[in-house]
Amino acid sequence: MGRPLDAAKQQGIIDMAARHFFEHGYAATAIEQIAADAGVSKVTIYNQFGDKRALFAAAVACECEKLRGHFSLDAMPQGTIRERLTVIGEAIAAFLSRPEMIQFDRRIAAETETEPAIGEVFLDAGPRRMKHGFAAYLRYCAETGDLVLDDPELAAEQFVSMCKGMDDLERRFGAAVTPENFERRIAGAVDVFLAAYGAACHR
Amino acid sequence: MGRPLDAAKQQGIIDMAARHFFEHGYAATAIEQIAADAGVSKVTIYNQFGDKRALFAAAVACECEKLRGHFSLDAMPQGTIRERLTVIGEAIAAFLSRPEMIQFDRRIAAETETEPAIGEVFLDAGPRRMKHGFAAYLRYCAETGDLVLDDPELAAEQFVSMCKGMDDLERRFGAAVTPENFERRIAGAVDVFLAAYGAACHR
DNA sequence: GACAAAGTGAACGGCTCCGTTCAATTAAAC
DNA sequence: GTTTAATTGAACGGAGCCGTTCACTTTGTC
Repeated sequence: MGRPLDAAKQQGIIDMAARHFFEHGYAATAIEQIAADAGVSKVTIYNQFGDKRALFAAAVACECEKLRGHFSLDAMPQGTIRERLTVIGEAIAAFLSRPEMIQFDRRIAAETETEPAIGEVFLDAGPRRMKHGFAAYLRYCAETGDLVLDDPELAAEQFVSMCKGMDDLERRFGAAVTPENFERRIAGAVDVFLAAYGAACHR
Repeated sequence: MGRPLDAAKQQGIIDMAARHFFEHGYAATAIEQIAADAGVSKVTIYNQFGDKRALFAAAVACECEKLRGHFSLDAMPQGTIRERLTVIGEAIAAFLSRPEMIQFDRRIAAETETEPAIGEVFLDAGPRRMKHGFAAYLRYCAETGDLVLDDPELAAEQFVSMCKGMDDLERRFGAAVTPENFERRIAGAVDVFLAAYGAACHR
């Protein structure tokens, strides 16, 4: 009985919290500001979440949940193994180098120090999940004879790492994006990967 | 004339500042605490650096200067190309996964957002420098006939990226170190790299 | 319509910290 | 020994923000 919690309001708070936290950092974010931008009283936030850290944790958890949706390898690209790897590599690199992702990455990393559980949640929702999914695909490619490899997890890491390259780093440290290197990097990663694991090289 | 600045004191302040900033983060570090731990008055710090941000910048610059010392490829390892790459790969991976390096990385990344110049300074002192140095070595290996490659910079990125793998990520997000995977990852990186660029594969 | 719980606005205590001021002290240069 | 400048300790103003309290209003259930 009584008045029920407003779920939409709750989600609005979390969204706005995520926005502020990931844009300005944990310490630099004032709860009053979140409240104002979410069109909500500060007291409501404290009633629902109790704590600044708890609100942050909720924002992280929510964002990680969104992450889970991405990178389902359901709709697999068609074509030669080279074409397929190229498409996948491009998708991965593009996904990881989105500005929001870079920012999210920075925040989580910084806050992991004081709250290790946060880093763990992110690892499971993001990188590990992606790695296992891609490794499974590589295993499938090995079964169909397109690839020859005995450690799909390792191979997955290698491919993803090469696709990221150092552009990843550059962006995390504020360097401007360099789209001209993008295709070259992916093509290079596919070349090297196929030289090592391509069925043609093992005939 | 008059009393000169105490250089030793100045360095002590910077060292202590670096320690605090990189351990607890910029916002969570109080200048008074730095002053106390450096055995110095807070006023002295303000006289010498003027500002909290300036002190942080000085600490970053100093740390980057230290970074410059590392990774001179003067004392090159001997042996087959496979052996040499293995040694280099291990050194790079070990260097990058030191806890201090991880922390430093996190801080710089987080602070780059509000001060892009800081990220730039780090990129030049660290990653780019290392990449160019290693690329030069790869070019040399190509000249001696140990490798066959036409883009040493790209190859350097690929090799380093594979050596880092995702352990890099894991550590940034607080996961425990996994030394058992270390050698496997390096060996895998060398295998793939040589499959693509080794002279033996291009005969 | 009565009730119960959620939401609001304003104000407050407390805390931390930045950056400044000032008078007093120290230490090097001349 | 005098001068010049760095250094110090203490204290202060001011700001920002967390988390709480309280009286009041809204909004839903019974």
